[in-house]
Amino acid sequence: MAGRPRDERARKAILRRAADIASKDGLEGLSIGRLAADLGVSKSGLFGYFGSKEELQLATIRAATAVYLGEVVQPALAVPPGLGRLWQLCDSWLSYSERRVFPGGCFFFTVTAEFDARPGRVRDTVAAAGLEWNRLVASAVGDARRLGELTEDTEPDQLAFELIAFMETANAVSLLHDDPVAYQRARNAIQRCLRASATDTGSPVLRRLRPVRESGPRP
Amino acid sequence: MAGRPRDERARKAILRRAADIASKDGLEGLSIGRLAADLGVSKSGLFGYFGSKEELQLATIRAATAVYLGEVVQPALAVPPGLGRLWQLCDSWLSYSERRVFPGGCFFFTVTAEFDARPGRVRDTVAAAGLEWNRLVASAVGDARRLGELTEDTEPDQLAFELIAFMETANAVSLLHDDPVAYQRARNAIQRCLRASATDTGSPVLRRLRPVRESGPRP
DNA sequence: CCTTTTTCAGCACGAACGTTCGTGCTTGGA
DNA sequence: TCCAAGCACGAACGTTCGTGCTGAAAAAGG
Repeated sequence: MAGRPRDERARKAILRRAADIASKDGLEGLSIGRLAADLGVSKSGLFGYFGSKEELQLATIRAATAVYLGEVVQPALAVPPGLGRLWQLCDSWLSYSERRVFPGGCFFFTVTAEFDARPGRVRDTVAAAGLEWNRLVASAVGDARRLGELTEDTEPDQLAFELIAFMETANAVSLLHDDPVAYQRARNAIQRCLRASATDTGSPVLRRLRPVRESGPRP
Repeated sequence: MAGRPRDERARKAILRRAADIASKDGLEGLSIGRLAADLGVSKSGLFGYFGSKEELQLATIRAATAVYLGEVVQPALAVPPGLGRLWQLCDSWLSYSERRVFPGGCFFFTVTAEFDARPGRVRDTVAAAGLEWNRLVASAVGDARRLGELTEDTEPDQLAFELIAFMETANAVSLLHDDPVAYQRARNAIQRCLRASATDTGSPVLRRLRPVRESGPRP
């Protein structure tokens, strides 16, 4: 037997570009022809990597997940459990969105909104990823409570819901209105939210708050 | 001149159906051919109502705005200004999303996420609608503060950001996971948020809170 | 009644879509 | 050195997209 193995680096490059496009135009707006033209390869050649559009979409989600893990989750896991890690998780997420790691903002925000009412494997995959992210935040809350940094009556799922709400809305508002102030609003809200549940409001993590009083005009 | 004027009722029916479809599949997923087949009319006949796809999209946004005003804004304006109206605004929104007035959840959530990174008239229209909604919530906060029901240091734009974040995330989570508990989480969060800024925490509006302690399993 | 005006269905167009096919070219193993 | 496995390519498939054109039915004005 012989023949050359399919270039794994090219595949990664394709998927990275695919995730960039999908973060702006969605996974349906991502077309094989335009992606191929964008990368200077033939449509059928690119198609051969995946075998179907749905498989390309699923592979793109996996690639975006890897980026997400590196940009958001790893920096947080580098911090010891507790309020510090919880804050780092939120801050990494906001930074990941703000730095436009994907040009269309958070890849998963775009794709989730696109598929949340369309049954299929893509939706299932996106939903599973969202659930895992939710669990990660909730477990970070649970850790902080177990360590005595959050009050006993703090409900992890409820607090996770609220924190995630601030992050995703910052992403959405900043994209729609080109308004970077949205991220500061989210940081304010998160700090306030954590302080309200903290046992020690003088915790160093909760000191960085610098509430912005209508500093910037709308562009 | 003669001939019958273009049927305005038919036009409304077209746009109502268009908004339903767009709330699930987006304004790009809304195709003229499928919409026409769905309504039992010809593609070109339907096309004549609008003249271009972009015009259909814009008209659909206007039609959805009218629905939104009737379902969310009017019920709130029927309540006198203050904390009561502010709460009603949030509750009407959550009800509008929860009842699936549009089958894909909030029309504007879907369309905003779809177009927030695509320049054009559609994006501009959606952004303007979002800004107006934001202003409405912020001005309701401002009213409540002026009436002495919220503390002096309450920042309307900041509080509006947080309230909207809870609502939109409830919409997103409930759609993605078929999880009605998300709406209760949002109501909890909103109540807590308002109470934290209220001057009288015994206000009747803030009494309806029944925090749900992990009542329902994930479906 | 007839005429005028407008609506709407049918058809066709070019472009783009995802997908398939056949053909060289590259390459690893015999 | 030669073979054969298999990838990349261009071309074409059938379908659907948005958009024009045309002709017939229908309503309004005389």
